[in-house]
Amino acid sequence: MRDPKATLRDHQLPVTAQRLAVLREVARHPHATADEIAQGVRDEIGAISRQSVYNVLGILTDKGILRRIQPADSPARYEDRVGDNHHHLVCRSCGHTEDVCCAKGHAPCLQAHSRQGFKIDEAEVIYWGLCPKCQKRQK
Amino acid sequence: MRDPKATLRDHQLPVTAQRLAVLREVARHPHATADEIAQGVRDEIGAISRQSVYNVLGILTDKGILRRIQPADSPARYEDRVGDNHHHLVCRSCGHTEDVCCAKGHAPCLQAHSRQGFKIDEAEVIYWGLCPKCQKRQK
DNA sequence: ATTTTGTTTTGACAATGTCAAAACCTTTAC
DNA sequence: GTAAAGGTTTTGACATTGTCAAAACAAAAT
Repeated sequence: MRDPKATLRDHQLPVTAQRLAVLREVARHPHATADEIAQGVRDEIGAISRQSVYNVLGILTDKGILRRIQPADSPARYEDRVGDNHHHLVCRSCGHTEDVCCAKGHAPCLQAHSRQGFKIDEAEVIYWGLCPKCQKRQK
Repeated sequence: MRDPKATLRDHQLPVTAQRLAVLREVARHPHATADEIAQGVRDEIGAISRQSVYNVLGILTDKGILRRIQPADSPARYEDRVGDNHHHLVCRSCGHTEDVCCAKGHAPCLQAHSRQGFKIDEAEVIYWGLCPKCQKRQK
């Protein structure tokens, strides 16, 4: 990710220690949850309120600086890889999440721009399975 | 859906008024939430506890009699169309949910049976957009 | 420096779901 | 049919994730 300070200024957002720390934390740990981000930020700058984490993540998501993903049975997760439409691979056992590119470069799932009268703006794909670690642990 | 009583017996589940009513309610209202199902069941048989609705939906989902879907920003929804791997179309504004068949009969998104070391068992696809009603209301 | 505006914090609250124990109902075996 | 055994339902407390509103505070603009 670019310089966090510049990113905020580009979007007319006042620069605060909390926002910078959240941005850095998400860059360091893509797919982290709000709670994990809060912990990381506290390790870095000492303290942040729970509400501020939600405030910051909310506004950054609204501005398109972050992307929020909400897999089933998991709190929301955040990443700073925005703009492309990559998808996700989620471990059913531990929740570990990885990015996956749309197969073949173009998204076959996105072909449906309009169906059943809906005006579709996004095709969200989540691949569910077991991550390598959890496969080993199960044996 | 088949005869609910037979469905339960087939799965070695004791037949109770609550289970029958929940099954009928899900059949009548696919994609209903636990709360909506509770309301429907109460209209039908008078009363059911919140916990029982969760119990019944949980066990029926475990047995594969129902399928649970959990779109972002929505409580879990349930449907009795199981076994095929159809996907869903969800309205961002009102949450209205419809089934969509995998385009072209075969699921292009499902090709990834293994990626990045994950053992994948499901590709979940949600198309996000605006339903016809909400499109009209926005104009 | 001061004002204005927007941010952060605090504490209460809402929604969805889970846990555990007691009461109850189905099923099974006589 | 009846009774024992086992599973189900209910009740009430609780956990998690997230939101709301107001007061305290900090960043930006003048």
